Amino acid sequence: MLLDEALHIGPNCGSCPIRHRAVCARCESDELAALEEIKFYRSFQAGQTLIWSGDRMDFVASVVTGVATLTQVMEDGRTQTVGLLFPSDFVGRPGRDAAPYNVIATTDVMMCCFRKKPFEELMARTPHIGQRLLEMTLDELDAAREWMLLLGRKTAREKIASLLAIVARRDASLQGQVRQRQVTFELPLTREAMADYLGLTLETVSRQISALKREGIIELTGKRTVHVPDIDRLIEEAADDADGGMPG
Amino acid sequence: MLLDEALHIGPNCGSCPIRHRAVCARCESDELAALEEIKFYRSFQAGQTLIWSGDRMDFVASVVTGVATLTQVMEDGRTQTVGLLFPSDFVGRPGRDAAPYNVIATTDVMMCCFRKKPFEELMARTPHIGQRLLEMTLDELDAAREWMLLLGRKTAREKIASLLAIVARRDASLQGQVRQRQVTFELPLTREAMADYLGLTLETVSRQISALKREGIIELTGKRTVHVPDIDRLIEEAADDADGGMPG
DNA sequence: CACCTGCTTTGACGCAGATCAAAGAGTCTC
DNA sequence: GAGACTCTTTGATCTGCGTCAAAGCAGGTG
Repeated sequence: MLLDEALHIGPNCGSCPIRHRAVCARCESDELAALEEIKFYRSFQAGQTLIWSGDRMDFVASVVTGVATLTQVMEDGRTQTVGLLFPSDFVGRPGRDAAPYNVIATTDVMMCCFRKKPFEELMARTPHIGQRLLEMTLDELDAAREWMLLLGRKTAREKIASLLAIVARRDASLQGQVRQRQVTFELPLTREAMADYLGLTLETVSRQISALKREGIIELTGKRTVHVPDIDRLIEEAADDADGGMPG
Repeated sequence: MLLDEALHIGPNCGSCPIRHRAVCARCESDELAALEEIKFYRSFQAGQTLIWSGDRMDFVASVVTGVATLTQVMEDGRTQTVGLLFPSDFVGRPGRDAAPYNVIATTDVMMCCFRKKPFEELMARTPHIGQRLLEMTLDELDAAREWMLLLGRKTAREKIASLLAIVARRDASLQGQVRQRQVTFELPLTREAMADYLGLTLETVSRQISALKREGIIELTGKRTVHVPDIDRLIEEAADDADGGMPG
C-alpha cells in the first residue's frame, strides 16, 4: 500500500514549483541550503491516508503537487473536512507532537517533508521561516473563518457554488493565470468528500450540482471536469459579498 | 457613545492579569519595557462595536477583561460569529491594513492596545513576540476548525452543550480553578449572539436551553447565570470525542 | 404606577436538506 | 464481455430546525 518511492525529484529547491509560495518562500540561499539538508520527498496515492489523527508526527511538510484534505471524525462516524491542502500549503505543527486531524490524499500527492526536530531548530535560528509560517497560518485562519460563515449560514446551493469558485480560483492561481471569464478545471474531490467539506450529504451535493448544470451555470465533462462559462455568475450564486477573492 | 476613558490602570505590566497568557507572555523585562512605551488602554461598553469590518486598523490589541465577538455579515444580513475573544486573546493582524470582521463587545471590555506600526517594528526586533503570536494563532486555528465540525455536523442540542462547555472551561481557566464536577458561570452572550455563533436561530437556542434545563443538565438563575451540576453530563451532550479540552 | 424597550420563551406550521432506496455509468479483472 | 466495484444520479418520504406570531418578564423612565 505504501508507495513510498522517496523520489528526490530535485535536491535543488531552485527549480521547485512551490519555491515562492511555501514556508520557504522568504528564505535566502543559505537558509535554503540548510532546509535542503533535512528535506526528503514522499509521494502518496489518491485515497491514501497520509497521517492519522492522534498519531505522533515526526515531520512537517509542504504539499508540492496534488490535493489533500484535513478531516475530523466523531465517534459515531460523522465526518467534517476542516481544510483543503493545495500545493504550497503546509502540514504539521512545530511544537505539537500528535496530529490533530486525518490527512487524506484526494489525488496523487507529493510532499516535501522535513524532520520535525531539525526543522524546529532551524526555525529558531532563521526568523524568515517563522515569519512566513505566521503569515501562512493567519491566511489559513481567515480561510477557516470564511468557511465557518459558509457552514453556519449558507444554503446548499451557495455552498456548492462557493466550493467550485474556490477550487477554480486555486487552480487558476497555480497556473499563474489572470482572472478570466471562462475557466475549466478538475474537481479533485468525490461527491462524498465535497459533502464532508460542505457539511452536507452526498445526495444533496449531487442534486445541487445537477441543478447548477441544468441552469447552465456550470458544464460537466465526465464527473470531474468542470467548465464555467461565466465565473461571475458562479460567484453570484456563492453569495460572497465583495471581491470573490484576490488573485495570486 | 464612545466611552473612551484611556484609563491607564497600570503602566506596570507586572501586575497585569493577562501578563502570562497574552502576546507578551514570553517577553523579558527589556522587551516588556519596550511594549509598555507604545501601549495604551481603551474601554468599551457592552454592545459597542469596537471595530468595523473594512475599516483601517491602526492598532492591534489584547483583551484584558470582558468578552467580544468577531462576526461576519452577508449582504442580506445573515450573520455568523467566527470567534469569541476572551481575556488574553489578541485582536488585529500585523501586516494587514483593513479589519476583516466586526469586533463587538458583548460585555464591558478593556483592551490593551499597541499602535500597529511600532508593534510591527518591535516584532521584527524581538522574536519572542512573533513566536508567541504564532503559537496563539495556531491555537486559534485549531479552535476555528473545532468550530467547523460543530457548525457542519452537530445537532442544535449538541451545539448548545458545546458552547456552554467551552464558556465554562474558559471561565474556570481564567480563575485558575481546577477541573471540578460542579461549575457556575455567567453567559456573556444574548440568545441572539449565541445563535449567530452556533449557526442557529435565537428561537432554537432558547428551546434547546429550555430542554437542557428541563432535563436537569443545567440550572438557570436569571437568564444569564448558568449552574452545571455535573460537567461530564454536559460534555457528553456536546458529543466531543475525547478530552473535553485540556485545563489552563 | 403605567408604559416603555430589549430580551426571552413558547406555540403552530412549513420547508430545505436528510434519509432510505434503487438504478445508472465508468473502470478493472478474469 | 460478464461480473464486481466504486462513484454518481434520481426519486420518495421524513424530520430538525427555520419562520411567523404572540405573549412573558425584567429593568428603566417620566
